[in-house]
Amino acid sequence: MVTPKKFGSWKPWEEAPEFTQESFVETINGGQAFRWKQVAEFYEGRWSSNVVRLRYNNGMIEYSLPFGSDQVNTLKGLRSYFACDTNFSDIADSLPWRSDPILATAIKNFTGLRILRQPLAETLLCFLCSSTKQIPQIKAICEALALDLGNPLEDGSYTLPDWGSIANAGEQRLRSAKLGYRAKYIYKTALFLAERPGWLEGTEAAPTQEARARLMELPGVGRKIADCTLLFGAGRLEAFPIDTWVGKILTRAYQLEGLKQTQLQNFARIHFGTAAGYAQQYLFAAARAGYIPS
DNA sequence: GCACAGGTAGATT
DNA sequence: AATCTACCTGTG
Repeated sequence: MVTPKKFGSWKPWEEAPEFTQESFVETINGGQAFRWKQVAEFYEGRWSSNVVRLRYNNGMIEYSLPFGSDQVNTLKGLRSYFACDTNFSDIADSLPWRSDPILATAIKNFTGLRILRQPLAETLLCFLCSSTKQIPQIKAICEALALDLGNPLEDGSYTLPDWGSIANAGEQRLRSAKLGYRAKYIYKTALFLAERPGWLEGTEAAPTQEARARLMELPGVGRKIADCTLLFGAGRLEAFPIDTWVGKILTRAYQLEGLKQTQLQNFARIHFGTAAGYAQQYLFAAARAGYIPS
């Protein structure tokens, strides 16, 4: 029995942003998104109703789509997902790397790193799954949610569930997806959203501070998850999530021992500026790879 | 067996 | 207002 071939031939993604091998892998597989998996030499990813295989080949990105998918629409989705209308090279140059050797090291090692522009509703769901979990576990939870409650895709895999499906499923059903205590937060958030049609869309359209305050009304969403949702799911590059990694980088590498979360937030805003969240992603990547101390 | 992990909310100083 | 602690579960 041979597995049926479900994906078409590889084609160059002509409009792809410039990546290095490292920045390409880090962008899709470095903790911004949780639905990419490496298969042989390529990466297979899902968002909304898109399924895409991407591979890095001598400075070019090539793609392969499942049979039956709409190529024009998927390419449009890729442009949005990778925020191709944003010039990250210019933004990186605007960061204070000239006076900040730690940031300079991080940028140098991940040149071309991008902040993804994922669907807000999915980003919120994934980061509600993320608390005190490592990236492989978060991926496993998201996959379990998709298998149990998502909708089928062209290749036989599944989308993440929408919030309505989660509200209908109930908390116990979520618990079976290895969610643990996060199940209650996710279920209560689903109920909150079910009672408020358009609430997420309104949040996405609001100025960042207001959007953050609204997200933090949701059960289980504190400052960190709100900022991840804004940064990776709404293109708000000023959002600066402080997780355990970034907290350690700031306190140790930047010698800010003793500062509270809000003080670290102020430091980040003042030192890194309007694209602080982009700086955060460079620091996060470089710390995990061991290029800078944490 | 036990500490620890991309946090948050509620209780207790 | 600052500092514990419980909350689930997989991994080392």
